[in-house]
Amino acid sequence: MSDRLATRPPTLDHVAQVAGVSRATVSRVVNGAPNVDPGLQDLVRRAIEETGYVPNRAARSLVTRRTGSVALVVSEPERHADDPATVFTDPFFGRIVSGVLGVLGPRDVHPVLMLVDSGSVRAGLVNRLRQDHIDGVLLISIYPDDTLPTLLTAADVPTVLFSKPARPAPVSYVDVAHREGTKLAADRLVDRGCARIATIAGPRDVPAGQERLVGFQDAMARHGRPFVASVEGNFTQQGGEQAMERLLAEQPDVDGIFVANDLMAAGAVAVLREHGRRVPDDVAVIGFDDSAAARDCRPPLTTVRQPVENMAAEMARMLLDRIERPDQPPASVIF
Amino acid sequence: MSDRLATRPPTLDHVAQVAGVSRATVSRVVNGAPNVDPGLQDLVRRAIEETGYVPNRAARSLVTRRTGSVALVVSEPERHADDPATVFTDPFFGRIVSGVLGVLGPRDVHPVLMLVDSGSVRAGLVNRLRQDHIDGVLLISIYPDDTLPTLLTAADVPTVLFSKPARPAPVSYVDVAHREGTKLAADRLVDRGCARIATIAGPRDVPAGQERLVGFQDAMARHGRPFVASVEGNFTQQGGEQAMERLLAEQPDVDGIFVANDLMAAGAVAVLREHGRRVPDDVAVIGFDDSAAARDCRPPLTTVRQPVENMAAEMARMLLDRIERPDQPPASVIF
DNA sequence: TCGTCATGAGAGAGCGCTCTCGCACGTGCT
DNA sequence: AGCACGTGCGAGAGCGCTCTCTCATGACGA
Repeated sequence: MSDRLATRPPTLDHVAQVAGVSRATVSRVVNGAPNVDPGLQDLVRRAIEETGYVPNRAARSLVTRRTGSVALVVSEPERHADDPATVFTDPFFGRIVSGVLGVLGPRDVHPVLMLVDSGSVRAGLVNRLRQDHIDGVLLISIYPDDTLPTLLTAADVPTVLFSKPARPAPVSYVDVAHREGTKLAADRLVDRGCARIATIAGPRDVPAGQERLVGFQDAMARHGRPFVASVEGNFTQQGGEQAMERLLAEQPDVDGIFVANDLMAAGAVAVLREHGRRVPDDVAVIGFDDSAAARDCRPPLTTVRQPVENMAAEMARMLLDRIERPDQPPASVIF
Repeated sequence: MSDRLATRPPTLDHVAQVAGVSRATVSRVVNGAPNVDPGLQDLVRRAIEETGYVPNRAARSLVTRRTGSVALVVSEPERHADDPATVFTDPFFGRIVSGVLGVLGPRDVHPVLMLVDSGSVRAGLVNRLRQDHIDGVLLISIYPDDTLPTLLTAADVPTVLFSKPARPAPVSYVDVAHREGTKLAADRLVDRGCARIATIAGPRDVPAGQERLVGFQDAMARHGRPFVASVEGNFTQQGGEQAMERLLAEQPDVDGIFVANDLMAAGAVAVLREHGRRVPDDVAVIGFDDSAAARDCRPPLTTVRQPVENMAAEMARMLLDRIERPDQPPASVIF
């Protein structure tokens, strides 16, 4: 093996010459086409091994118009340039990555990481994806009113969302069974003997917020408590603090709270403490997400666990499937 | 704009025809080559706008042998198939991603995410990178005895490591100034008035472990305490627990401990509590990393902060630079 | 025996781009 | 006037692959 500088890697041609067949035949073997003489197959395979041949992806996707790779797009609301993206710090993100890679890695497809955090990037994304011949998109959108799902489906890019899109769109997604989770929370609060239960909900225009609110209310109703005080937060810690202040003003004797996500729950707990309430002794607080925020608290917050890794894995599987068969109608899997 | 199914995106040819010039000229304009008549440049640019042309990356990299994209490789020790990758859950990872994307995103290069968690993947990686025409690698290796740095440099793949490689290799890396950090920790413990100070070190074969131990010892020596008891851990929480047990057996009256990373510190704190020691009242514990583990504790662990985002950003910049000028000798930046 | 058809393999045309080469033109020198 | 030279552009050859089209071969029924 002379390894002079810039030795070109072996090509289909080399393999063909070594095997004494045509390029087409080698290609057939590589791609597992039927109707190839087993003897020749063997010959070719040996030649491939001998030359150390690896197909050139650029050349392949030039003609097939597919790269065999997908994008993991994280869509954030507009940010100022100075503060860094906060999404990635959330273990949530890591768990998604973990789940996705668990499925993709063994299949030898590696996701391209993209952060969409400004309007211009958002607008250019579709073009970029076409240009890069990205086969599909795993979209993690924490942008309530995101246009990306619509854009992507309009551009006919196979897409799977993490969590249901705010505006209904003909797109696949995975999500948790919010109602199941909220039911668990309601049961827990009631079991604990809480008498005056309230909830800090998420934004009503975000499906997750809406569904967790309604789900919780329903579950409480089934416990014979049709009316549950609720205040609306914006899924941020600060929002949780403000919501908690309002809630305390409205209902000072509250002793059990379901908060629609952990970040708000952390804020709520802080405010409760400021007001001299002990958590969980005086007021029981249950969050939702099982994110880092829950563990930051002392003592750790009770929270509804989401099987994020499994969801992410399923998301990846769904995308692969959609790429395989683009004509299938969008599907959704609920955990 | 007729948008019949599978309308081909515009090519260089189209643009050339619209502009009434040759493909070569359009290519020159796109790539900003000198020696192009300003008038023609204008014409071409207008044609590009009109057609909505976007260069096809596959075609381009087929001839240039570069993709303009880099890989973010996470190298883990061998794992069993059943337990998922734990790296991604660590906020450390998220912070790195955040820093990297901060630099790469604006330059329109998006990293490809790869997890290397088995020998076979490790062995195949170099080939994969060549096949994919990946221009460079950002390597996050938490595998003490990793062969990847050597492999990559041997294959002449531009690489930048996060943290110094265990085996010396001619490769660029970013790292923290362990000695500065450990000095901070030593100062703090002494300032607190701790009299019997010890340290739980990392593995000696990992540079970070070794340097933090030596650095801490040096700093203590400068405080007039040349001998500091130390036990060795393996950078895991469990390892921290075991190390703490040993330390308590050796030196029951310890009242100040520097632990080489936060995970071990968390374990140490737990063991201290089991033994009835109050932290930080009876025993002061200082960790290293500023990872989630530090915040999990109650009260939060004192920890030496690492500017991970900045390090990651610098790492990305270094890689871009190395890709630009491959002949430069490897450099390292210490924070 | 001849024609028909399935089967396996090769020839060759691109995919969209870059880049070298050479041509035409204008400028400055002898 | 003649020659050298630089400058701007187009022609055309690939990059490594896939895929269609064609051809050779052998099996089979009429």
